Amino acid sequence: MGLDQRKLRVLQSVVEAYIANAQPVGSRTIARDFDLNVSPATIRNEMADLENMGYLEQPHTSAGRIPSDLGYRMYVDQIARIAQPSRDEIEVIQKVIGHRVSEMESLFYTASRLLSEMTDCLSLLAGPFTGRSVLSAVEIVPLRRGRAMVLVVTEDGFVQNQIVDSPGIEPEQMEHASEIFNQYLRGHTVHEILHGSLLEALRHELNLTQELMDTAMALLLSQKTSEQHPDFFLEGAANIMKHPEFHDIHRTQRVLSALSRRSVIWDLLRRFPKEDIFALIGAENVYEDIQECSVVSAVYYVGGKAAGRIGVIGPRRMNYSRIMGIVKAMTEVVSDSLSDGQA
Amino acid sequence: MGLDQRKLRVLQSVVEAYIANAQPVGSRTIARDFDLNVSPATIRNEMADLENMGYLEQPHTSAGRIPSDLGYRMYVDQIARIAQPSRDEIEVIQKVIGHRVSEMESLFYTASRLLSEMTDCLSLLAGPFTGRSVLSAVEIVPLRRGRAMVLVVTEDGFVQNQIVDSPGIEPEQMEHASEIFNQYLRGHTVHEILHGSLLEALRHELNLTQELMDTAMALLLSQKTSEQHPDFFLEGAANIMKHPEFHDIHRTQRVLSALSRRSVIWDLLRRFPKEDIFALIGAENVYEDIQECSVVSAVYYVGGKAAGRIGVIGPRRMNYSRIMGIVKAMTEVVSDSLSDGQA
DNA sequence: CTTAGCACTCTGAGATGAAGAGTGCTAAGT
DNA sequence: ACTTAGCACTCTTCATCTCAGAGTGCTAAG
Repeated sequence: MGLDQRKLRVLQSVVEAYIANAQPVGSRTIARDFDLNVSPATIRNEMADLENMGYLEQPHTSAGRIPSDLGYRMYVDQIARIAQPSRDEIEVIQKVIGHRVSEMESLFYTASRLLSEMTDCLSLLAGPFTGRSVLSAVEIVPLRRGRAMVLVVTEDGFVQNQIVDSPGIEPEQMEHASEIFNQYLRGHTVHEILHGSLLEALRHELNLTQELMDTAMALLLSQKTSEQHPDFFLEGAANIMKHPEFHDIHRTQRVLSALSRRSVIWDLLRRFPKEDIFALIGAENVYEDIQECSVVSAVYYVGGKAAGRIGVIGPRRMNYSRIMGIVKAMTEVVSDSLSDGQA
Repeated sequence: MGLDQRKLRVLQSVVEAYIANAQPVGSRTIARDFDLNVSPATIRNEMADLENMGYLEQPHTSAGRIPSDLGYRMYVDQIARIAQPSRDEIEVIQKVIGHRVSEMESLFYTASRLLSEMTDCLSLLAGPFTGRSVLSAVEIVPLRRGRAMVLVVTEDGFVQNQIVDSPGIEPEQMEHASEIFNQYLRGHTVHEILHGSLLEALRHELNLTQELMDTAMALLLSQKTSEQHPDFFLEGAANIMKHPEFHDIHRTQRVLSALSRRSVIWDLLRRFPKEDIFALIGAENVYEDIQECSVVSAVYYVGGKAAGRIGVIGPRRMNYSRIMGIVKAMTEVVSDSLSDGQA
């Protein structure tokens, strides 16, 4: 059985009142504040129905109703629209993010902090997957004590570095190796390099300077792991505490504790839906420790290709409409910043 | 007036009992649990004296005493010793940190997380000041759309990168510029480069390819700013909440909120004493929002030179003896890891 | 100088009770 | 057949009160 128009209106009212006030909402409130033009009694009946159908819940007998996960889901899917952020908000985002292309790290960090600040949620920004990026340069730089640093730069401007032990290799050999690496790999995507035959060809060539094989392997391994486990930024622990649902220190601790483990984040990212933007509500999320939270996340692009996700983690009772709008806007500005000269 | 032996013993008892139980400690407790061989009444007199002298405080009339900032200070300076961590703890640190030299970021992150985990405090790890590091390589790598990336690598294995706009400059010119940069700068410390005449000489040479001046400036600026504002890692928001003093969400929020601002951290780092290891207790710290906290921090070394600090931020009521020992051990292992091939 | 004894103070945990919010049900109205 | 007023009922929340317990400071005796 579907929901008729009025039930949808009632559900909407409950969700929005609850989002606004963080308190169970009763029939009187709805009759007063939302013009459904029916009496509290009628709304009570509707609410009883909605509860039976699983869209609402009652904390205890004599309290109002709060939305269930299903209720929020219905609200997000069928009722609310993604709100366009205000002019001011857009302007702030552009002002803060737009001028920062010079340092990647800094751009991501800033975006992450700003997003948290605007939404009062934790913000989670997954760094770019370098898999489909085109290699721009490979450098092997001699360091002290028989070590070398392997640097990989992609055309998008991302750098990976790794230190390797390379006892007994002369700087000249490294320079030579750098040339070979560049010759073979420049212009190809990381993905091609890892899964194509380039590796074989390179292996062949490098037999000339056998000792450098380790270095090559280290480089490739480095790329591989970073492809699977992107860097990320998680910001805003202080902001999330503004919400009453996080006034309980143990809950907050549980959530933050879970999210402080990299493996959890990676797993989370891996399980995310592939849509351009989505909201995961409460227990839809598989991770037990953060099932009191919702996650909103959208894709950002580098040079036209999907590169990573920007999102927030906050209370289930979040303003989905507004927050999805902000997250979307944020990905757009970041994408612009990373894809082309802005201003 | 100094403190006689017995007063010191009483103060020590109060501090240690309070550290252990997080509750104001009364005269009975001390008489029972610490063998001073005097009656509670005597201890009461001593405690009254200590309170008058400012070493103890009373939350309210009929509660026990808690140490004041001054009391902790006296305890740390005159009474407690820095405890050597247990074999197990040392082993854990070495196992977790020791094997990680291949990626700097990862090393620091891991050290920071481990430290927080072991101490149940926030851990603050300030990245290395590159000022006294010797430059190992400068690379200018062409990217897409008239941009280039300037990479600076130091002999210690630290990388700085910055993207610069460089419209109309050909890759060959960049390669040429790379050579010039390397020729002039390699082998010198960042400090020398910024404050010596190398810059002038370089400026001269670069007049040949005038357009690259911007790139040079961008590079130097980048170094300069990163010299003043090192990267840092702040981990363990969830861990700090284990302490009862952080069960008050608003206090916790205030602390985390202050520490989430980079400028605060930078200012904090700038104001730190220069000692090899120190404890800043409560209001000794100038930052109002974290005056309920203490900071313990020690220097780590890269290639024998002081490079940065590793420390923790936790409740004033922390086990200074143990935590200072752990922090010290951590800096030693990290220093080893960064200075030489370990194992 | 130390200590036993004692009156005093303050907190914290229950217990109690009244107010308020909200519901479900019934019966009457449209 | 749907809507609504009325009402009894439930449950939480808050303030008030009391009482036990912990700890102190003071006094006087050892």
